[in-house]
Amino acid sequence: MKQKPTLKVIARELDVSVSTVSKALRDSKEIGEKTKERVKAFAKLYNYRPNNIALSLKNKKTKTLGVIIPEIVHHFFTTVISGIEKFANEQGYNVIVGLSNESFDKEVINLDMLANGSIDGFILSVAKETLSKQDFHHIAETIDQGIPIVMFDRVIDEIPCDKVIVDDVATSKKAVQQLINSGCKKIGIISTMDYVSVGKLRTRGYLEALNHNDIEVDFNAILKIDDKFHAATEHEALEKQIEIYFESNPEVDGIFAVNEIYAITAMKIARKLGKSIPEDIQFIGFTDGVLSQHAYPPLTTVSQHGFEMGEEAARLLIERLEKQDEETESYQTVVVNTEIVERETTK
Amino acid sequence: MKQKPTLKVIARELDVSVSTVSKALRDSKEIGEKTKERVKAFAKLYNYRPNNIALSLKNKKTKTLGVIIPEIVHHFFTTVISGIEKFANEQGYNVIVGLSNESFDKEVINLDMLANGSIDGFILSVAKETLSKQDFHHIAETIDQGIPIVMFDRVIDEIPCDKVIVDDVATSKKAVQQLINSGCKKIGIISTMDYVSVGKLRTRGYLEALNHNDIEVDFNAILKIDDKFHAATEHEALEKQIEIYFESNPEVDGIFAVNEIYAITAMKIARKLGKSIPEDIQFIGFTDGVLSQHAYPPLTTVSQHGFEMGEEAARLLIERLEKQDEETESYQTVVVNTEIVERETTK
DNA sequence: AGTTGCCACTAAAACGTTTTCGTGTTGACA
DNA sequence: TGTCAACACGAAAACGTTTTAGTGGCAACT
Repeated sequence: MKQKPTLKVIARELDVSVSTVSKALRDSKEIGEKTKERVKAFAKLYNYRPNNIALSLKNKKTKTLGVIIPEIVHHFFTTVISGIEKFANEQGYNVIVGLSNESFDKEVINLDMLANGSIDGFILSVAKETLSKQDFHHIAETIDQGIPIVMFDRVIDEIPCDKVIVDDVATSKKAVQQLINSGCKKIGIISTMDYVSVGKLRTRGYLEALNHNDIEVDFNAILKIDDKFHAATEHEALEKQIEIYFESNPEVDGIFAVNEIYAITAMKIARKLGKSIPEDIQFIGFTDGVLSQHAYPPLTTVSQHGFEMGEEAARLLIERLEKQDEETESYQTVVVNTEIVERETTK
Repeated sequence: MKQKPTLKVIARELDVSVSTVSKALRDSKEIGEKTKERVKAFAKLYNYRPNNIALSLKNKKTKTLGVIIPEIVHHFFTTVISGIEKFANEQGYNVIVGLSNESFDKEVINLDMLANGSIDGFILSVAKETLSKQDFHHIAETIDQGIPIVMFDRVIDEIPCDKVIVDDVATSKKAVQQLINSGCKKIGIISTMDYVSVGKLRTRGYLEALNHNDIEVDFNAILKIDDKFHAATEHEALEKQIEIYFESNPEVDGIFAVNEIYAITAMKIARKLGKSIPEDIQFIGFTDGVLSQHAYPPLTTVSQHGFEMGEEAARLLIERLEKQDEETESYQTVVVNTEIVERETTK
């Protein structure tokens, strides 16, 4: 087992001082040519790499980003992570991920564990429980300690920081409009509870589209799923809620769902109820992912461009980190554009 | 902006020495009761937390695990990460993820970036390109430097280290047997190229099942997809290959696919060709994920229990880390059991 | 009174870097 | 010959901890 050499052992071996070695490796002009050669040759031979931890301690920056998301088994979030990773790596940063599992406590713990010097800044999508409790002290405190945070997707208006979002209301409006244009007479929405910011905004877009077309709003056609912070484990409950919904709304011929799972589950129930897609009922989902692509029939969705969102978030964070001392420019919120990818659940 | 206090500022403020503060906080019996009280109160008031980086430097361990996977937008891998995260967090470890994107170079870079003190050990699933090049020097060198590695799923036999796998051949054999039991007369397999260890092993299981039932092997019914290291971007190519396959194998009435995507894509093509599932043709996939659950019809698959694999991998790694000095017990490879979850693509 | 032992605390080293400030040797120049 | 700059290098501090090895004072014991 070859131990990693340190400056100290190189210095001892070459009979020079530690500082000489350090300077030689950084090609300082203080050091003579032959010594530089000697040191570099030795370093290469023994595959010397500076110890990152020591550097972090010295520089007071770790060159790593903390990403905290509600869950990782979720196509949208992984796409975002990919974008973050790519950008971060290009800039020489690492990414450390924390999972909140939609839980307030785990979010607090994660923030806390990493805020002790392990990372330079956070990229965060807020847990549902946090959203519903409206308790944001941990986030505010982190920022107050000088650790920058960038929020994406699920965002908190009251907290001043950089944000990366999608224009949820405009996009939803556009999606519903498309349903209308395709001939739907009675359009329903399957959304989340209002404390989830995006659910609320997408519902607003839905309402705006109806109003804009002078269609009367039927509040029975608005289904707000209460999934107790964790969709994965409660799938039967979800199906049940949707089934009841369809039974009490037999005349809907268009569904706008705020995420893939809701859309696909609704399609399944609709099929079970004997409706054919898209002839009897059309569907548009939000958040384009593998599920939509491979659904039967392939689902028309609005793509949020998660990869791009990740890149943007990483860019915002790293830019802020690198010019920390310069003028503290005010916070930005970048809106990444969306796109409806038409597949076979719309006419 | 409140800066995090250090031992030094607490010491100065309270007019004691740094060591006293450190000991007081760790409740050392060397320190008098009233001093302890004073220090603790002050620390709590200013929300003191020891700086992780300094600790890492001192202890020569970072309490973080490096996880390197081929891609993150993939249900199986994210499930594994969840398992790793859970176990690691319970033991006070953090997880830093690196993406190889199935590329050899990125795998090397990732290993390199993190091996410089940033992490205590690796959990790794090998990139396809690495597998096909058969160049494992980076992995061997990392281990040689004293950094333990645990491999999972895609594993390299030649490298001695802890491993977490699934009994690919036995499981595949079982899956194919099930197809046989359900009345399939001509069973095909859609696999990967042989350099992907799991593809090879699963194909072997398929062959064993046929032999065991005295069914003659038709090598034309074995399709090996060559997806040039990146399935996501080449979906049409995949469809094309499968379509050609079906046309030259019209009589197959059962398909065993080594992953979800292959299975679902094959189902789509089969449907397009007018076959009905499972009446005309049955399907079993490998790697149970959201896609299988929500496919139409819901796909029968073998579940690899990714979460459990992640937990096991983390356990192996952390155990090795914590008893580093004790007897260097030999490497383990744990085989997590699999399970066929029957849905609607089999009779 | 002198020794011993304990108590409560401090000094300093160590982890691996980078960087500031010296410092001794050389050569050139007046 | 004496002065100065340039050169090539070293010592030490600093980042924030923990830990080992003291240290001074006091009480108890002989």
